Amino acid sequence: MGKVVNITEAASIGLHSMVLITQTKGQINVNEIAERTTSSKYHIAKILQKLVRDNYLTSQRGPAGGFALAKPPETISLLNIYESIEGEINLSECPINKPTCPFKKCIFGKMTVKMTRDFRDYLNSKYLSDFLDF
Amino acid sequence: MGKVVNITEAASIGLHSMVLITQTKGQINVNEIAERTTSSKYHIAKILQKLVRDNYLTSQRGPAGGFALAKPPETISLLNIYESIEGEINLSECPINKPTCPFKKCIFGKMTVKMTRDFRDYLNSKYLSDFLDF
DNA sequence: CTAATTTTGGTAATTAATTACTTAATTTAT
DNA sequence: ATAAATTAAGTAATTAATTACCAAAATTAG
Repeated sequence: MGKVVNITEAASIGLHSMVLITQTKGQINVNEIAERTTSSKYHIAKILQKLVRDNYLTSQRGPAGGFALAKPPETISLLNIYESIEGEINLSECPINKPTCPFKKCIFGKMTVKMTRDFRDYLNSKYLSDFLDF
Repeated sequence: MGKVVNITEAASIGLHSMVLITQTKGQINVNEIAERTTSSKYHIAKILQKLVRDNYLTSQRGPAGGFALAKPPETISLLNIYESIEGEINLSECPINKPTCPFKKCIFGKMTVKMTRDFRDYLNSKYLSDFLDF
């Protein structure tokens, strides 16, 4: 089945987990996130580590430990989360990036650039505070 | 680097090769396509086989053999080519497709569906005849 | 008819993403 | 203090996509 929009499992886990954490009073741990998102707890743990390093999350070990937002949900955009996991979204022209292209113009016209910009704009317009009751 | 729009190497090879074939008088072979697109000739051969099976290309073996369009370029859309390689583009809601989602609504709103539809519409609006001089 | 060229189709190797496992470090509760 | 729960970090296993290779079939040219 042709799948055009590529949101990796990693990015999906990051975004969904962050919304769950936002909605949770106190700490929530990897096992509960894994259960609620039907994802690998190992993978979740790896990704949340990144978000901790980038200071979007705090983590606490030990019983009743887990993760919580490191700052107010009004200050963390979906784009912050996405780019923390995937790196900066590339808004450049070519969706393929070969050393050479046989054509003068891109066969995709401006479409792929537009799609990427639309996606980036959407992520940039949404903050975790928009998902408090969701 | 965050890459949102996922055009596989296979789809890219199919589309670029078909445009090259369109611009070529007579037959063009895998080696020349490989050279001009800087792609693996093995991969190209595999993908063109599919397009032959789906009747968008004719192939001829032997010296001076190669590939040519099986029908007029006005009758083959980029969408035809794309879907021949990747399967039908899925316009359904969820970009992730997990057995369950913890949320009532999609955190991506309508954005991923819109992007997919935009892409599909673009491919559907372009025919190989639009790329005769390109 | 023979040699060279080219696609076909099957299979193997490589690479990147995901998932799994294991040990260590930290924290809490008893 | 000790045991239990939990994250951290490193590494291994699995899977899917891509790339590579090879033998067979077909075609052309001489």
